Formats: sequence, C-alpha cells, structure tokens
Amino acid sequence: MIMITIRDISRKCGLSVSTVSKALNGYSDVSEKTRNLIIETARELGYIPNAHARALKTNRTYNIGILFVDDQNNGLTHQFFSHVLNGIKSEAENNGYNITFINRRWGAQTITLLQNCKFRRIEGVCIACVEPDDPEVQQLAASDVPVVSIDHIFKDRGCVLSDNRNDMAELVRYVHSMGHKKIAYIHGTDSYVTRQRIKGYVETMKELGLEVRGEYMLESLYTNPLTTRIATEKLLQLEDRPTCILLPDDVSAYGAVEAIREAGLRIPYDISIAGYDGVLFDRLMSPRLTTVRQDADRIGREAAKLLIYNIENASQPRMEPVVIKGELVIAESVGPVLKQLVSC
Amino acid sequence: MIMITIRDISRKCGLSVSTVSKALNGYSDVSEKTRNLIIETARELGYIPNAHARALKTNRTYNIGILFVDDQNNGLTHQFFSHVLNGIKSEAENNGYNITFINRRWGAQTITLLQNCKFRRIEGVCIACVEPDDPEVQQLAASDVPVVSIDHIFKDRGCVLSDNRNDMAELVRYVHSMGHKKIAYIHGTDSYVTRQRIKGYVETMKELGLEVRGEYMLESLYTNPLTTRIATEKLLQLEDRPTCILLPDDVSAYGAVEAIREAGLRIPYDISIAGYDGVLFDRLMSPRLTTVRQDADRIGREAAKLLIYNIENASQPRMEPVVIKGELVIAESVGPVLKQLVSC
DNA sequence: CTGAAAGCGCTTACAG
DNA sequence: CTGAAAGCGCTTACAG
Repeated sequence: MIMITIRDISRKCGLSVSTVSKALNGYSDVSEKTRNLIIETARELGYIPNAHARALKTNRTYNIGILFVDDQNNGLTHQFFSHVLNGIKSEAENNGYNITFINRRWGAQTITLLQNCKFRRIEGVCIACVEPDDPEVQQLAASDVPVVSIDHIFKDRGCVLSDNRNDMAELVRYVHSMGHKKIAYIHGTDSYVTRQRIKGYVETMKELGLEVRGEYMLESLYTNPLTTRIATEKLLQLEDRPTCILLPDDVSAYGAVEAIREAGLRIPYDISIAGYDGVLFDRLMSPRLTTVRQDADRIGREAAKLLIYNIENASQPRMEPVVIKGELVIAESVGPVLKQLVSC
Repeated sequence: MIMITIRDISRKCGLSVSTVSKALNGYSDVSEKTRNLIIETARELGYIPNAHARALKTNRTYNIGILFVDDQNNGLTHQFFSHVLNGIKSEAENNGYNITFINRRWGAQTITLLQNCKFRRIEGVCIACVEPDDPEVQQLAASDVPVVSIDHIFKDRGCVLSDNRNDMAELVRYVHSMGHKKIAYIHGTDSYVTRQRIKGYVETMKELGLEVRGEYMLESLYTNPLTTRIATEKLLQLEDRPTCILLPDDVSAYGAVEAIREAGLRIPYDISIAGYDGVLFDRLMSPRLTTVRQDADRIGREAAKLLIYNIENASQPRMEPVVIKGELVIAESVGPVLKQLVSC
C-alpha cells in the first residue's frame, strides 16, 4: 500500500514541506496562490495524511476507548448496552473522534487496561458495561486518563446515570395506583444500579404506607430468564403471594411469564408483572409489558459528550453526574386488582 | 499525561537508545546483563511504548476496522450482528489486533470510508452489516485494503457466509415432514442472503413436488415486526391460505404472531410459523419458535481469522468463501397438519 | 556486544 | 510569504 506523503507534494510543487503542511492545515501565512496549488496537487496525487505521524507530533489521537465486557463476557450482546454503544459511537464520530475497544493485549503479551490505553494513547475511556470492582478497572478509573462511567460512580469522575431511584419510585406508585398493595420485587445482583432501584422501591413502599416484606424481595441475574423464573416460582408458592411482581429487566421478565403460565395463572388477570429497560423486548411480549423505558441511545450520547468535554478541558473536568430520566411505559401486564377474585 | 520514553531509559542506564530498543524487543545481540538492566529499569520507570511512533516506523498498526451500519443506522442494535461483532472482537484481540469503527470523519471534514482507512492506516476491514451497493463500500471492497465480508460476496475478496441455501432447504424439508404442503415464505428485502434463502425455499419446494405459488411469497423488512405483520395479514386473507409461514427472522416473527392472534387463530393448531436466526428471541416466544440458529459468534470469529490471515499473507489471500452451517431448532411453533381441521 | 545515524511523516517555532 | 531545522518516539541497517 504505497502512500503519498507531504514530501511528494512539496517536490511536485517545488515548495518546502513546511509550506505544504501549513497550506494543508489552513494556516493564514501562505499566499492564496501557493495554497491553491498545494491543495490542487494534493487532490491530484490523492494525498491522505498519516494519522500516526500527526499523533506522534501533536500528541493527539482523537481515539476514544470503550470498556465493554460484562461478567458473562457478552457485553455487546446485552441489548441495553448495545444501544448505549450506538449512542457513544454516533456522538463521538460527530465530534471527529474514533471509537476503539480497550483490551488487555499488546501483541502476544497481556498488559493492564491502563497500559493498553497508554500504549495506544487513548485520549479518554468510556466505562460502560464492566465489573467496576475489577482491580484493573479501578486502576484505570483512578489514573490520569479521562474517564466517564455509565451507571456507576467512580470517585472524582464524570458519569452518566439513569434515574434509577426515581424511575423505580414512579413505577411503584403507578402499580399502587392500580390497586396493588402486595408488590414484590425481584432485583438483579448487587451494583450501583441495583441499590438505587431497591432504594426507590423500599422508600416508595414506605411512603405509600405499604409493608416492605423480606419474602417479597428476591434476587436473580439480570437478563437471565432462568434465574428469574426460579425466583418467580418461589413467590408464587408463598402463602400470601404478591399481586404484582417487579422484575430486573424485560428479558428476564420472560422467565416470570413462564413460571406464571406453568402455575396456570394469567397475566394480568391473576397476577401483574412489570419489567425494566424498555429496549425492544417489551414491545414483543404478549401481553405487552409494562416497563420503564431507558433512553439508552441518549445515555450513550451524553457519555460521549461529557467525555469529550473532559478531554478538551482536562484542567477542570465536569464531575457532576448527568442524570437521564426514564419513561414509564404503561401496557397490559399490570392490571387492576380485582378484590374478590379467587385465583387457581 | 507525562510519558516515559526509550530515551529516558537509555539515559538512566547510560546506554544508547538503539541498545535499549533492541533489548526491549528481544533481539539476541544484547548481552544478558545489559538486557536485564534495561528491562528492570523499564519496569521501574513504568515505561510503555508509543504505538504511534512504532506504527510510523514499522508501518504496522494492528488495527482492524469494522464497517457496521445498516440501513436504519442501527447496526449495533441488530441482535444478530452484535453477536457477530462480539466474535470478531474476541478473535482479533486474541491475535493481538485492535478493533475500531470505520467512519466518514476526519476532524470536522467528511471523507470517504476508504480515505478514513488510509488516514488511520487500518490494516484490514471487516464489512459486516452495511449496504453493499453503497459506492463508498464498493470502493473500499475494490481497494488495496484487505477486506473480508460477512454474508455478501465481493469480487475477489474473502468472505464468511452462513449456509443460507441449505439451512433454508433443511427448514422446508422439516416443515414438509410435519405434513405441510402449503408453505408460504415472507422473505426480507433483496440481498445476497435473501436470494440464497429464496433459492433454498424454491428449489426444495420443487424437489418435494410442492407448488411454488407467487401469492405465497411476500416481502417484508428484516427485524421489523410491523411490515411482517402486514404481509402475514395478506396471507391469512387468501382464499386458500397456507398452513405454514416461514418468516424473515425471529424478531419479525412477532409481527406474524400478532397478525395470527388478531385473526383469532392459534399457533400451531391452526397455523404454523418458523423464524430464522435463533439469537435469543426464539427462546422468549410462546409457543417456542421453530427456527434456524446461526452461530453468529463463530461467524464473527471466522471472519476475523480470515481477515488476519489475509493481512499477514497479503500476497496470496484466501478468497474461497468460508461457509458456516446453521442448526435447525425444532420447537413448538410448527405443528403437524391436521387434515380434517376446518378453521374459522 | 554497543552505538551513531538515518528515517518513518508530520508540525511548529524561528529566521529570513 | 517561504523555508531550514528540530523534534515527536521509535526501529534498523550499518560500522566499530
């Protein structure tokens, strides 16, 4: 792959490389005539600058790294986060930045995530879907590389958060408004997000004068229908079973549907359920799933915007969380409580 | 972000930069003692090489580009392709390559995809989910940049193909074995993949002595439940309606389910359906969807493997298509045909 | 075994 | 307005 350089242009024009460089970069101290000649010649020759040479000299790469691996190593296949990535990508590209994935490789060797960033002179990293307690992630978050996280708060770092506490509160209030008092919550495994949602659930239950019962709070894995199914089965076997079950997310909601169907119950006549996320899945379920829709694309965009801001204003980065409110999606899976109904 | 260079090491050790470079790169003509001193000092100082300086000198970047945007600009959110990307990513990283997205930006300017590759010295591109007739894609595929495509054949280029023709044939044969003779096919919009599947459908129908009827072949958009729903409605209104409908993919299958339910029919008692792709969705539907599961992760891996091979053996690249067979997933949505049943 | 030199392609003070 | 020079951080023939 033979490449035209600035030197080829300078020779062809009979000018110095400095002048060519200046003309191409739009400096003002080049005569109009010379500039035009140079630009025309560059076009003729099909000149493309070399990003690496430029990076070496200017110390800018315009490369943004993405850290995107979850526990199951399927970050990209997690529906919610692939929308987030989409948002990061478009916003970054609109600002002239490139997206690349951070990894632990340097040729055949294994290096740390931070070392990978430094090696490739990544200008900033978006920490999206990853175990935040991983020592290497911690190290990266504490380093001098600009970092923005999504749905997790690292000390003195920018972040974009979905409004989990309040979105959950809104969902609980809605369910209550439909007459439900025995509201169970199957939540995902422990994380910042999970804690916020639990907070929203517990506080709102109390606020509404509803009892928060331990047996109504179970844990399952996010986006995992199987574990959620098992948790749902437990709830259904309770002496005094809930009239509504809130689930970790829309995908795992399918597990609840299974358990409920197997128990011979109908949604929402015998029992109500609600999901979380609102990324496609809710539209595919039958009956349609009441859920909280998060604007994953927007979350990604805001993260990229904030990261770029912090890269370009490294001396005073923004560290206040950017909170993105979700939207309650009212559908068919939560129905009114029919007082006298004896199910089964 | 202050960085240690090879020069810092050389000064600290009282050695030349050449020697330091050679020791660090494992050349043999450095004494054991010197090498150890250098390596130890490098570690002490926290030396990380500069990938861009190295790229400039060696002309190797180990960067692989991904072209990943479909018509609706939601490449990353397309379930099937996010698994493909996952496969590409892990295989590439295991071989010491980085993944980055190709785009049309150079700072504030818009450039072509090919120019973006050259500018960033991308070593090869994986063309995954993109409109292949786009002139810029064509230009890239015809350029001197190594390229591997997925589910599309570019002239004299490597590619990885799912075995659409035969997988479809197998699906049709299975449906026929369940007693179906009136098998309709709602296919996606025109593409290499679509043509292969139609071929599999048409040829197998003939092979089985079944009539291929024009009114049984409709088009809808991939992964779009709405258009598929409309197509399904048309089929249901036919005088002599099909007993089984094959659909473009699992997501659009939901549109068919809707149409069928609205018509007051039951799957599979009154009518059978089958999807395609087998990426998560099929497991969530009720009744469970009979489909063809494609190993999207493996497709991605093979694509990365082939691309890297072609990068490292540029003089004799492999151009024979790598074909990945799918797997028939037998579930509940295709039932036996009950001869005497008069529905509705 | 070690080092001086050239050079990858570019940018940017500085001199004229 | 134009150009010579230095240098970004590295690698690699080549000489000693």
